[in-house]
Amino acid sequence: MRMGQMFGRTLREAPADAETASHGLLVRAGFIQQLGAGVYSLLPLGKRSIDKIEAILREEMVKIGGQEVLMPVVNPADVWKETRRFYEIGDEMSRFHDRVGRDMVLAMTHEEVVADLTRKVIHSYKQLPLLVFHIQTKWRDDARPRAGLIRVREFTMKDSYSLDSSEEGLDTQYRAHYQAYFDIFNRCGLPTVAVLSDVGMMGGKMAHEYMYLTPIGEDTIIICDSCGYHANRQIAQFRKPEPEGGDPAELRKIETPGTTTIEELCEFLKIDASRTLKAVFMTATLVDGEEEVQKLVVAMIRGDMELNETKLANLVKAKELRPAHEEEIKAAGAYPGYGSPIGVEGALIAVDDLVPDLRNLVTGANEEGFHVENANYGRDFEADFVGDLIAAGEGSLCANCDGTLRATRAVEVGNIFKLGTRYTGSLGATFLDDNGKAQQVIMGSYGIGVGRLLACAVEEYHDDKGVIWPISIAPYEVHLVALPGGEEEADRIYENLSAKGVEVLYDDRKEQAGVKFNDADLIGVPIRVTASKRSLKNGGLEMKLRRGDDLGVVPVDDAVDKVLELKSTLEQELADRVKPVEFSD
RNA sequence: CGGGGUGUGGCGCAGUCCGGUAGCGCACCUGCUUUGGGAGCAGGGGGCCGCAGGUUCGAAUCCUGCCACCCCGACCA
Repeated sequence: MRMGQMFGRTLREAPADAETASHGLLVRAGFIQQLGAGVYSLLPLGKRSIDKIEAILREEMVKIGGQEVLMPVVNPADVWKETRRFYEIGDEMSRFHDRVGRDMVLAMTHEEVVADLTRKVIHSYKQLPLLVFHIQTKWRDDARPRAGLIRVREFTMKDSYSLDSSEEGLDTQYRAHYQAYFDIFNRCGLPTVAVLSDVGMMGGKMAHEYMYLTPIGEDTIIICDSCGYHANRQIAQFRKPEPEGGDPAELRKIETPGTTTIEELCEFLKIDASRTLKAVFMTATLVDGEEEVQKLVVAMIRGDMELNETKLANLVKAKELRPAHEEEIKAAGAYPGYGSPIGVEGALIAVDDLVPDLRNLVTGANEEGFHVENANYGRDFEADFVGDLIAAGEGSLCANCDGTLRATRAVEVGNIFKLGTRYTGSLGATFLDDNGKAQQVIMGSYGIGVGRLLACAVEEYHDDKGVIWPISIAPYEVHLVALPGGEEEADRIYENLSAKGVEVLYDDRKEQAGVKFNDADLIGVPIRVTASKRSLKNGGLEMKLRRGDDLGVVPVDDAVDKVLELKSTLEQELADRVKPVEFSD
């Protein structure tokens, strides 16, 4: 590609709203342009890199038996109603009516369509197992898109769906994905860790998320450096401190004006937060048969700990959880800022499993300006649910060893999920087993966000001048710079390299050397070749890797071979990163 | 949805408080010079100042409403 003809341009300055490296650089280098909030166009450079990633995704999916399909983005709502997600999902799913008024949705994912295809196509155990995948646009009307391609509303996703007749089959396909995902990310040069993640309410059995560790990430993952344990914070296990015990003392009401937070309370009473009991008021949506009911949940945790909403939702079997409104709290007889289960009626009480072993805690009196001291579980309050409610955090004790846990930020670039029969059951996707008996097809679903992967790669590979692409996903392999006196030779090497199948971005513009070099650094193509009067005088063409290695001058006659050699070296480096990974759950 | 911020040429910004009909840098076009890390000189093109109302002789500037985009939050009780 001759740069003089290329659609797109580089910018000296990033748009003012680009706050992350990947966002700013992808815009500056001419890979993407924003159309609206969380909606981007890909320019030719961006499209080429995305195509490279998609090619890798296809190869790795086919390698584990995947067959590519393409499912529609616009779906009649019927299938979504059959699985009830039409009603369960909120504003994140966009809906509209077609001309005759039918409910339609923009697909956020494709479990429904896959299950529909399955019920139409699969009838016998002899047809299973199968793996289908597609690379398709998704629309999710995210409340808050941010950071360029890291979090967008319209995006391309590779999603694959395994179809099996047995749990063992699902397990096999799940593990195949577990490895394939590492292979995919490694081929793209992106370091990731797989962490166990929440399976949610939908009957899933196991899920892993593939995390790229970066401070700009929105997820928090918990890592133990001594035993290697890692998990999404939402489900991370940890060991709670040993309670001190002691004998229960008499419950007493104490005046504590202006202490609506644990911090203020501890300051006022000169005690440690671990001596307090914190009430967190949430409103849960519970499913009772066909009915949905809203109920106040009072979660009780030790004052120095943090509630993990996912654990609470799972414990009380809530479909949704949100912070309770003040009126809801008061209606149950509690008082915000001075809350506890004492005297509360009509609410579910959920108590962290550490609390029953704690003695003589300070907690709310449910009256403005008053707390109580010496509160004890069993005597002063009881619970509908007792279970782990605490979020692991920096400094928590590892559940598996003597280590201390570390919290770190990450971006989820992929996930794998054992769905089971959640969707095939709702849609009646069954097959006849070898006894002629109808069984529900067992599904798994597996996703990778293509644009997010690209953005994460830029986060990982850049410097203050621009991107430094891994060759596997670089828009071009060679950036050829022609400077005065080198034009003819540059034309020749451009033809020769192209003839060998090398992808060359040829800067044939009438620009100053500095402009060309800076653009080359910004765009980040891995191999740079320069032809100029000076290089020719020195015996040939200059070669340099974007990441820094200066390879000096290569004789003109050797240039093509040298480029091919460099290319294969760079490719091999990435290929060497692909190796078997032990399955970890 | 809550809070904050920003909308002025392709990009980055000034001008807004204190109303007088739009400016700077980069980019773009033409010419000459220059030619290895974002050149110099000269000339030039491009903006109904987010949109709609209102106030005023006169609005980028004041008032009202709306829209868009960005950031934070939507667990910290």
